[in-house]
Amino acid sequence: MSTPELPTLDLPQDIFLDIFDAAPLRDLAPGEVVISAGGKADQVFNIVSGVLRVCRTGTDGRRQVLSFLFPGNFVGLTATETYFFSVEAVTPTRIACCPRHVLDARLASDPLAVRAFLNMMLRVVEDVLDVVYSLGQRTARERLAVFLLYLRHWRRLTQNLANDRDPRLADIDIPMSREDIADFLGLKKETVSRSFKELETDQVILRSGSHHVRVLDLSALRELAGIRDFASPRRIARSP
Amino acid sequence: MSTPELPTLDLPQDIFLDIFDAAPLRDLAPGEVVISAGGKADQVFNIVSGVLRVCRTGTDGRRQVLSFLFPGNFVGLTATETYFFSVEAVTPTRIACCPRHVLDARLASDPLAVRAFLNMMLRVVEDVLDVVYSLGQRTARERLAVFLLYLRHWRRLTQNLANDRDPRLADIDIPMSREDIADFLGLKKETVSRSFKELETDQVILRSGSHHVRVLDLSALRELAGIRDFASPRRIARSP
DNA sequence: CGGCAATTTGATATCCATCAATCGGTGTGG
DNA sequence: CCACACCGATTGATGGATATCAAATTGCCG
Repeated sequence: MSTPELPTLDLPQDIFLDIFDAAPLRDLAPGEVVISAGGKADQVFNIVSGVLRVCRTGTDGRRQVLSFLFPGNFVGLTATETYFFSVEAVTPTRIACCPRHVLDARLASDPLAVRAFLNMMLRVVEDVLDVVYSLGQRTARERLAVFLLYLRHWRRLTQNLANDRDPRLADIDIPMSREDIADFLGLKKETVSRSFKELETDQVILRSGSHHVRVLDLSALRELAGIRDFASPRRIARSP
Repeated sequence: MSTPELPTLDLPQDIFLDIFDAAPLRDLAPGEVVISAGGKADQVFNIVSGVLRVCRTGTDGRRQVLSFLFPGNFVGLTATETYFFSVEAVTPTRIACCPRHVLDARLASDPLAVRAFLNMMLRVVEDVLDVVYSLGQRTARERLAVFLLYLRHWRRLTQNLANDRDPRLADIDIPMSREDIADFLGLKKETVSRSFKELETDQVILRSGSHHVRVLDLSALRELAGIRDFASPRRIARSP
């Protein structure tokens, strides 16, 4: 289930995900809602293929994309009985669905599974704290640079490319719209467009269609982002 | 230990915190470092009194305060063997110190403790996602409004004031500097100052010294923040 | 090929950052 | 006890990055 054999990237496999082994699948069209804010939290999911977005929307219409979710990701974390966020499909997506009590039972009976679950949660916290740093401190171009490395990281994971220098990693697919990216990065879509253009002008990337870029200068991208590698625990480059 | 009897605010007590019952105490002076980014994660802490800040700092000097920590809060969450953030005292602070393996042992032997720990983690995730929404979508004044409600919330918890209308809650102490607030809200200290002034001009608050405000119009503050209550799971007001 | 939505581009406005004093409290030494 | 110095906070003047408003363009899908 989920991602097969990640050589040195993700050491303790998320064993609790085996609850999805025999789970029914569901196919989602782009824009389709999986979880609705305020809804009852009685199911959890695992992404088989495709991309989801997690959103929080204020009544004045402002929307923050809290996270994008990729194949292998667990969906449905919540402490309470109701969700406080929405989850929607970005691309056509296939998910495995599992009643929440099955997860609860699994966690209640298997200490190792709990351990793995806890570990996953800690990784989630660290990822979100990265986002906090981006939104609080980085400029528009820096945020976009981080975002591109983030997509590259997920492409590497989902396609199981062991080598960071694999030439296929120069090409990055961008499944989501400019607006989705903007709402994730705390910007407006026009600003995202302009930032893309700036990166292209600076010969850091090459655009070919609005959903694909080629990275021309990876080290420049990393320099801009201030990040070495998304897989490493210390993500801020050039540490004191 | 930690916070005594919170009537209806915090239902499942964090029972795993009993590992701190007999733990040695340590007193910190303002600015003193508890955890240093990159250091070995071999201890965990619980705050007895005082306030801490959790920071991530880039080498170019940009600093993001990821969170402030208050009495009863657990300190030291990390999936990896080294910390990727720093923790420093804001005010004189007393903490209980516990070797990490004690926590590990407790979690390994007590499913209920694990449950409580997991629950705490989920609350942390929700809190951080609130911060993400603030940084990504809210204006300076809105962020400050949210921040003041956040301080009010913690004052209510730590002083164990059951009633949200308790008159004592009109007075809010602000233990941290303008720069700390700025780095938490993704602003500059001058902007924080100006935002305070604007709230005062609009008769929402009354300043008396730079570390104390009186809330004159709580509903206006909530309106600005778009938040009803920090204790509730659904925090965005006037939901769809 | 045509039409519509997404994206890009352009012109302008706004909010926040930056730079620069000034103010105000606190502690110290004369 | 008061003068001074220091540091954080406030206030002021200006600049810059991003938002907003408004086309023009691209590209996707029928």
